[in-house]
Amino acid sequence: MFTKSDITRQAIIEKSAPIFNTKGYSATTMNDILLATGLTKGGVYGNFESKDQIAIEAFEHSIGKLLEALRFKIKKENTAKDKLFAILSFYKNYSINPLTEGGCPLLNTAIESDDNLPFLKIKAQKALDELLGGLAFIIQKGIESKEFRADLDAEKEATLIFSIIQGGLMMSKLADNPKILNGLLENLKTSINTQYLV
Amino acid sequence: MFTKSDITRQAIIEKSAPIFNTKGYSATTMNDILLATGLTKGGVYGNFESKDQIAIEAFEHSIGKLLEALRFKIKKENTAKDKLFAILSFYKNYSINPLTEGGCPLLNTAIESDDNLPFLKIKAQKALDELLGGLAFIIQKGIESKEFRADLDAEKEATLIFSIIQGGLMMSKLADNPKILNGLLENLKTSINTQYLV
DNA sequence: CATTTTACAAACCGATTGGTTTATATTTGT
DNA sequence: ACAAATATAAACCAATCGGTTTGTAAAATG
Repeated sequence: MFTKSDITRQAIIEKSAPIFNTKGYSATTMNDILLATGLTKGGVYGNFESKDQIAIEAFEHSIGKLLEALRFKIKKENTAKDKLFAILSFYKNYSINPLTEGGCPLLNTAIESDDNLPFLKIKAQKALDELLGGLAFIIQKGIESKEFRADLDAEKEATLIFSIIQGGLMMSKLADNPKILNGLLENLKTSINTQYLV
Repeated sequence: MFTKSDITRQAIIEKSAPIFNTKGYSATTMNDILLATGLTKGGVYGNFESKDQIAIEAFEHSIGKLLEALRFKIKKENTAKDKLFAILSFYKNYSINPLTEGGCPLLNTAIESDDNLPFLKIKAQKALDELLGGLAFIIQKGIESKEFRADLDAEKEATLIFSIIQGGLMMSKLADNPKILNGLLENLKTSINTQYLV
């Protein structure tokens, strides 16, 4: 069963996650979280020891949602190519229609944490490892099943695909133009069709 | 001639630029700037009306340095291919050896400003336009001079190259591994050699 | 060399920061 | 239904936030 505190904790995480993802860690104040949850400080600090801890769990919540949604789409496909295409379609229009308000939590947290927030950086590092690893796994399986060319370097290709998605996301969001990212995703589809398939 | 205030202004910009680029706008406090410049509040607010204004000019300073360094490297080369290679070599090891402490000011500012800091976002948008435009210009010239294939889409290729660089930068910095970015830059060289040249 | 302008240090401001304490409800297990 | 444990509201805290004011020292100008 869920205790009352379990429910309150979860509500705090779910309400604060989009705030952290939109405003960033530094610009998000405890008052923002109080307003969003309708709680007072006692209610929040009774369930979390610090703002840092809320930020950590909010990030893990946002990344967890993203990974779950990706896995759901991937699982429905059977070929390596279709799985990759499912990932690309997941990111279509992501700059204007992200899973969590504020854009990609990995990108946002990576940039904000890399020099100053080690407790968040290690969480973002783990998320990057999982995403790149998952991508490389699909490509490797495609190679092993003879669907993809044998001379492909799965890890290199995973890194390339993900850099294009993340760089494209940044540019589309900055320029307020989803076509930048969408165009890159179309490029990637073409590349997979022409360079990955045997 | 430079008045004393010109010199003080410039010193404030140059000392605060790496702080903003490392900690971000929100996490950088006026006290950080006072410590870095050795001034007191009177000295800073006598030359700038607000923290926002310092942040704007610090960003423009960092981006200006980046654009100038890029143009210097590009100008020395004669062919479109060599100019592109010069850009790629500029970014080699950028994750551990950036021009301004804290990494790429465009990437950092884009991510922090896109949802909340419109006065910085418009500056970052302009910087992105200039960088993408410069890249597309080189490619277009390469097409017109018959150095590059006629069916290349200069703007699309510029977007692709820049997304890989920026996405790679984010990943290299996050993973504390310059090889991620450097490997992507090598990929790009190969792609240019095999797919751009006639 | 005197005067006007510029530059900056120091003290100060109200508001807000993340976090604590206390006291009272509300659940929970018996 | 009662006692123990849990949960949260409200008041409070020192420290820090960005920004202002005031007074004086240093430059620039005649």
